[in-house]
Amino acid sequence: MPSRVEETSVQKLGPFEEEIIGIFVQIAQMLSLPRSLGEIYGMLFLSKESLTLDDLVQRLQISKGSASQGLRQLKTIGAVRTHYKTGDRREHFTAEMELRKIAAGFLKEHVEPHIQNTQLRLDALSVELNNSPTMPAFEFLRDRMDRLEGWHRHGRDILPLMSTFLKP
Amino acid sequence: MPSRVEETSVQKLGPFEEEIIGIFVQIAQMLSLPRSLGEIYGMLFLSKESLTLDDLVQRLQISKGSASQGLRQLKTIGAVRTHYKTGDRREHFTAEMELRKIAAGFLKEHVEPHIQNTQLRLDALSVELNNSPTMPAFEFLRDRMDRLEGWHRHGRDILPLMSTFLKP
DNA sequence: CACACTGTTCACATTATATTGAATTTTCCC
DNA sequence: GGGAAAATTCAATATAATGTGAACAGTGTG
Repeated sequence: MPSRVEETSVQKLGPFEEEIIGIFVQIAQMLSLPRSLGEIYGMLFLSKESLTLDDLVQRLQISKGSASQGLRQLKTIGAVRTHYKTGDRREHFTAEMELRKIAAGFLKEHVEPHIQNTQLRLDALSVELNNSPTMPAFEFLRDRMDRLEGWHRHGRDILPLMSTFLKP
Repeated sequence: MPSRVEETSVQKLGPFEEEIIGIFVQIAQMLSLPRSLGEIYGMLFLSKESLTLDDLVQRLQISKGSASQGLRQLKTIGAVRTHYKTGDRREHFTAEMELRKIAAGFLKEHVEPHIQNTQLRLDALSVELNNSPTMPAFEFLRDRMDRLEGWHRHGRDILPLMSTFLKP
């Protein structure tokens, strides 16, 4: 019988695949994300079938650790989906193809936490400042705080709108 | 003539100043910019009067190199303005207070170049791909390229809108 | 034109971030 | 439960970004 190993055949990347993945790496850099995220997402984006962690390790020549951590981040962003195949213990991954979802996940994971943290700091500071109405530059500081709070509020409010501007 | 040195009195930062600058440092981190940019902008934001490079070096305890490079970046983003005072050879800096301008400058400097680069790569790839209509996975790759080009076009088009959403 | 003052540059040091791979944990198949 | 496959963790390492400061260049002043 003909040996059937097509599944594990080490698929080398063609020049087009290489280049498209390169574009995703660049997008990752634009977002200040590790290049491995771009590579992994790009590889999945280019794969008709779902891939396992080990597929990614082999094709991208990255370590298991990188693949594992990269996939986790992509999962929490919502940029990859996981699937289970009967009779296969391994997790299978595919690229999320709705840009809007990815954008929303990115904002939620990488922007929202900063916004919230800033909120806390601003609130605490504002209280403290109002408790020191006699300090030298009170008026001036109060003005700057107000301005900063305005910026923050405004940024916070338009944040959720961001991803809705992307077409369905 | 009386020697006039009051200007160089080493103003220490109060706790409020410290904390507000800390908030700007955090914002810088959110945008993946060097912390020194946050510090410098924050210091200027907190200063009623314009400051010189040397003022910033002294108050923030950073090197002249950092201050010089940081100010340059902030200038190209449009986050600081420069002023000249008669009888003073030094450049004086103040913080730009229009958030919209800063946002527009940031996008222009830190996002647009990536977008343009991606554009070039996509265009070149698309041509190459169309010259190889007989390659194995042509249909599939063509589909993915189309999708990617769609994303890119869309992202590129909403980019300029971003900063307009900030209030005047 | 010599000097002092201002700001820039850039090789190097420092710090932060990402990646690796071996050890560990989890899972589930027998 | 024993054991092997799959995935995760994390200390060590490699890589990249940021900061430093001494040397340099430019500019106005006496």
